[in-house]
Amino acid sequence: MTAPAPLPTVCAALGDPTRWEILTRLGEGPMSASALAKVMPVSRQAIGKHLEVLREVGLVESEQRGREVVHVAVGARLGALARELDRIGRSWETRLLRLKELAERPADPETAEGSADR
Amino acid sequence: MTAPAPLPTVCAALGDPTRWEILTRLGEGPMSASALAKVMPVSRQAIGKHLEVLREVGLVESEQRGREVVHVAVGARLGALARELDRIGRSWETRLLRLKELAERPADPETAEGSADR
DNA sequence: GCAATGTGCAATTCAAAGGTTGCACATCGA
DNA sequence: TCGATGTGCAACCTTTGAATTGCACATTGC
Repeated sequence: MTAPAPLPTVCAALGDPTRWEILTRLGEGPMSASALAKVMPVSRQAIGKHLEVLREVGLVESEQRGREVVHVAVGARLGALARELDRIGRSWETRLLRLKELAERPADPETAEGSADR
Repeated sequence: MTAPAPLPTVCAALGDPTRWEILTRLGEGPMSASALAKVMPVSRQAIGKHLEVLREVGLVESEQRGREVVHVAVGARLGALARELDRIGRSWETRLLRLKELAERPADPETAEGSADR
């Protein structure tokens, strides 16, 4: 790993339908760029660029095998992303809940933030 | 919900840094587009467009409040996305593992792909 | 040795996305 | 009532990104 790859960047990598198709195929087993190009409606070069994007965010790992280079989808990377998103989502809900409680009992001084006058 | 909003689309919505900043702010509490524009380095109109994108994939919900419209980040939507990604990531790893096992014992006919007996 | 196959790199095309400005219109508040 | 504030819509500009074509170079296998 070179850099942790910021959240928006990883999501951007997952934001393209063609890349999802590539990932889906690689999820079933290792493949070369040429092999992917044969079963997909885009050129081998285009696929190569997508693979680079995916590799930069850690969603794909590549390995030279003789004449060709085989790529594979990294499930662990996707799992890590999922955990991050889940954590953030929970924090949003928690704060929202707190705000609602605050709004429903505006007359109770004990539940005020810091409970100090202000 | 109007449509389930396909995975790549939701990820694409999360693929922009500006939208992440919007989401982060909205995660702390409801805000109007104008309020967001005052604390961010982009115009109110630009923020409006981002909010529409986020609303279309269910990451933001909006509510008319008198003269203004307040928006809020939907944690549940992010959680749902996280679960989808996690499930997919696991399936990748599972298949990879199966392939590796297959590769490590190529001489055993009992574990061959077609072998039906458990 | 030589054709076939697999890659990498560069130049180019084209559409979409992010951002801005300008304007009209509704609403809140003093 | 009138000014300040908040929205929505539309036109426009600029950059980014997805995809293509073309070419040179390495490797495999007959």
